[in-house]
Formats: sequence, structure tokens, C-alpha cells
Amino acid sequence: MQRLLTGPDFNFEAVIHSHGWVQMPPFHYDGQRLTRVHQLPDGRIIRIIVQPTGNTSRESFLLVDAEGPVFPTDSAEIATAVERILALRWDMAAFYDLLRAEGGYDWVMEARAGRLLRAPTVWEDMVKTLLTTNTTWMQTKAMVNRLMTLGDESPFGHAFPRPEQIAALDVETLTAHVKAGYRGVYLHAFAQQAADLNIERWISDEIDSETLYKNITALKGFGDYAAASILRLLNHHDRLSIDTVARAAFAQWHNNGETPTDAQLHAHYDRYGAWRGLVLWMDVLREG
DNA sequence: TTCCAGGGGTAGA
DNA sequence: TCTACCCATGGA
Repeated sequence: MQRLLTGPDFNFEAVIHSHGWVQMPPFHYDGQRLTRVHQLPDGRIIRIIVQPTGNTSRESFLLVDAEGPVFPTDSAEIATAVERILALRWDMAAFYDLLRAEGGYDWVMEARAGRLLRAPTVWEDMVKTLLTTNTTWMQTKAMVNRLMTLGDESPFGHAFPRPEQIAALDVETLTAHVKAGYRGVYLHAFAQQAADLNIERWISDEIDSETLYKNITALKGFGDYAAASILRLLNHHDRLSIDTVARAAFAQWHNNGETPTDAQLHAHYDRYGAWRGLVLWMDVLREG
């Protein structure tokens, strides 16, 4: 058990429900505790358990526990994973300053929204994003659930499969097992390239958004929507992830119910500069 | 049966 | 750069 400092502008519930990842393994949320089946670098599989201190959602500490073959020397690795998962180290001050100046987004500051739930690896976030393209959310979850069975087993369930495990399968087997449809070849090709591309380094602040965009869209199956979505999880918000959800949100809040063109979306959100993508996502998350 | 979903690749202009 | 067409899957 360890305690992690979150800072004052952190809301556990807001991060948990910042998008759909919480609905898919290896995440699980029971309403109080976020758990995640986590594979350590040496292959051991543990379950990480995170909950805010007390029963409120705005405490400044998180309680982090782990089950399974855990050693005291794992605490740093676990803390790093949790910081990554909950975007603990994101500084939201500039974002909130912008929204205060712009007006109309008081709920974002009240909810301490803006941080996004992420996997501990770029690989997992990119694979899941690929499986959101041109399909329903229900099918995305089904594909991810089937994909999970290709990862190593543990008493807590499967760990998310590693790139080499996906790459080791032949494309036909992978596609049939996941029922990934035409995405199967993209998934397999990505798995084969992931290590050489050193994608885990893409989390680094040292790589600019434009370079990351070019690297991501160079991969088959990752277009503008997917790249912007992945960049958002990498804390780069200067691109709009335009999909049916974004169009529906814009139609509801800004366009009298009419589906906007991409040009309309760009015209509206460009004023938010480096934060435009996250502002759009706040409109998606906004409730009545 | 047809449409389409948290889109993207490709050929042809 | 822009458009038309194609892509597996499965719920509505």
C-alpha cells in the first residue's frame, strides 16, 4: 500500500469517466476502486487497485495497492503506472485559465475535468484506438475482450497482450480470433513495427505534436481521427479528433442539432489553439 | 434488406 | 488536394 499525491485540481471520478477506456479490460471500476491487471517488465502479473482516500472524490491523495506476486521493490513501477494511468502529472492550469477567459465551461473547472484515463503503454492505447475506427462502441469492446485472451493469463485475468504476442500470430488467425475485420491486417502490421518504432518513447515531452502526428499516420489504419485521439492521450491537444461522437456533440451544443462539416468544427475550435482538441472533447463529455 | 458505427486506404482526376 | 469506392462485422 502506498499513497500518491494528486494535487488540488484532481478529481478521481472525472478521470475514470473521461472516456470509454474504463469500460474495457484490463481496467475495471466498481464504483469506488479502479483496478487494472498489470504485467510487470519481468512478466509477473499483478492487480493494481486505486481509490481516493476517504469516500470523497477530491482528496489530494490516492491509495494504491497491489495483489499477486508483488515485491516492495515494485512500488516505484506501480506508482509510475498509476501516475500514467490517471494523468496525475498533467498540469491543467493553463487549460482552465483559457476556459475561464473564454466562458461557458464552468462545469469543467467544477468537475476538475480534462485529465484522461490511459493505459500504461502507448501500445495499448493505440491498439484500442485502432479498434474504435469505423465500428460501434459495442463492437470495439467485444474486439478488445477477444484480443485480451491473447495476453498472458493470471488469477486476475489476462494481461493486455504485448506486441510480440500479436506479431507472432499469423494475420488470418489474429483477425478471426479478434473478429477485427479489415482492421486485422493493420493491427498485425502495427504489432510487427511497434518495437522498431520505439512507440513507448512517444510519451516523452521531448517529441513535438507534429512529429508524433506524422509518425502515427504513417501507420496503416491510423488516420486523422485515430492520430488526434492518440495525441490527446499523449497530452497533445492541438488536433481535433473528428468522429461521429464529436459531430453529434457539436450539433447538440453549437449547431442547432445539425451535423457540422469538418470545416465548421475547425472554424469553431481553432480559437482554442493548443487546447482545441481537449475543448472539443469537453463538449463530448458535457452533460445536459 | 439496408444502413452505418468513436474511419481510413486507394485509385483516379 | 479532392472524390468515389471499398473495406469486415454485427446491431438496428
